[in-house]
Amino acid sequence: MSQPFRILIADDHPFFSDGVINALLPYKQYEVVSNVTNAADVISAIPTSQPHIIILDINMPGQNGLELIGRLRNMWPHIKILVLSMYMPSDINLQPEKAGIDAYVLKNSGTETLLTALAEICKGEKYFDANIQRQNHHSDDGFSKVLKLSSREKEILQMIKDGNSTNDIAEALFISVLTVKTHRKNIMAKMDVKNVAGLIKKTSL
Amino acid sequence: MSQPFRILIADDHPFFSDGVINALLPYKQYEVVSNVTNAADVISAIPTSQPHIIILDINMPGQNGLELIGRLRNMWPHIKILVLSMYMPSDINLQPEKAGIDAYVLKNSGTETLLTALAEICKGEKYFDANIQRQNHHSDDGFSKVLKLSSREKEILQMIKDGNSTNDIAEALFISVLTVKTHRKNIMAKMDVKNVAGLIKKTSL
DNA sequence: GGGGCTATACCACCGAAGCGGTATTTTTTT
DNA sequence: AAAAAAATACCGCTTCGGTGGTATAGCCCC
Repeated sequence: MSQPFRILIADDHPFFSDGVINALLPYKQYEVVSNVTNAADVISAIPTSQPHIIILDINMPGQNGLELIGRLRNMWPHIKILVLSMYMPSDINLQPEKAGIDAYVLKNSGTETLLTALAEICKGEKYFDANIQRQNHHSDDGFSKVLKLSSREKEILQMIKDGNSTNDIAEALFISVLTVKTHRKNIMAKMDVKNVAGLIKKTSL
Repeated sequence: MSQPFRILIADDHPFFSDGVINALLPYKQYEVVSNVTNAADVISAIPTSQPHIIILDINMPGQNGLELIGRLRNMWPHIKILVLSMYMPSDINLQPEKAGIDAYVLKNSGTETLLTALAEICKGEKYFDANIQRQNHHSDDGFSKVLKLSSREKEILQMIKDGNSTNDIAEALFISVLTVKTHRKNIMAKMDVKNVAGLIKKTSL
């Protein structure tokens, strides 16, 4: 290849992205062209840095990594997205096609895993962490499910996670308690959980 | 100083600890003597590596970083503990004396912060992230509070966080539902929260 | 051997959460 | 314009969660 692959790193932990940059340094086929620390900057950095690949920390502050992925997918469908995640909650599984990402690597993986993932997506393939695949059986999935929530539902989900009761939410949003209950019910159904704790577990990718 | 400070890094994210090691490399007064990836290894690595300072990721798998701190404090009270944490939940505050740690640095801080913290604790001082101090007013604290939970309570807390209902827990532990309710009540009281969501928020340091 | 802590168990009350429906209006997509 | 999706509202019912008590048996520590 003549041109190196341009990579944008989005992670709010300097030490972590430093580690990644360092790990990629010896590999001339990759060039880290940008290094941002929050979701908003990802969007604004793309036009100038023109990355081929985005290495995205899904657990960034302001946190809705899932929404960000959706937006990236809409605006720049050709850019490859490699998701880095801290967690592998036992009941979270990925349906890559639906999530619209090209690779998913756990943060506690090492350099080799990251390089393998990068190599795969550069070939146009996809790469998902072995730990995820191992659990991909019970066709259950928290990741793509969140994508299925309407924006109103996501809003309410966030408020639930913040510890607000149905009443609090109704008051804050100027809607009926009954409406909130309905949303709550629908969210639970879509996420396939039976209580708040499960909801938090499943949506804290 | 003639002898460098010996540092043990405990973090399950290779890229992260790589970043830290790299950041410390130019500073001859620090020597990273060990690099482990889980809580159990911390204990076993201490006798051989004889660290002066432990840089500890509080969010490690098997997760009870708080318990680990307690154990370290008991067994090696002279070793300095610098805690690295991913999160700064809005209602978490530290009472350093109670928690028994020497420094608390957020993972999204940079090299300078880490160096400052290290310098302080080498002088025998303590260092707590500015973001924490800013919130240290409303003398409220999730950190040291978890330390006050009995082991049974911690066990039940974990089950609650995992999405188990009071009934589930009672069945699993072969105790009365009423007992579980009591524990639940006591946990809520000790942690000073009013629902499961708050509990999770507060105990996910 | 007394004082404190923990785990256990029980009770009553109330409000919130969760389950299963129906239904209307608005918005978006086709 | 028709179809689909989302947001809104309502109902009844059951279970669970959260509050505020009491109490006892066992343990460890000074």
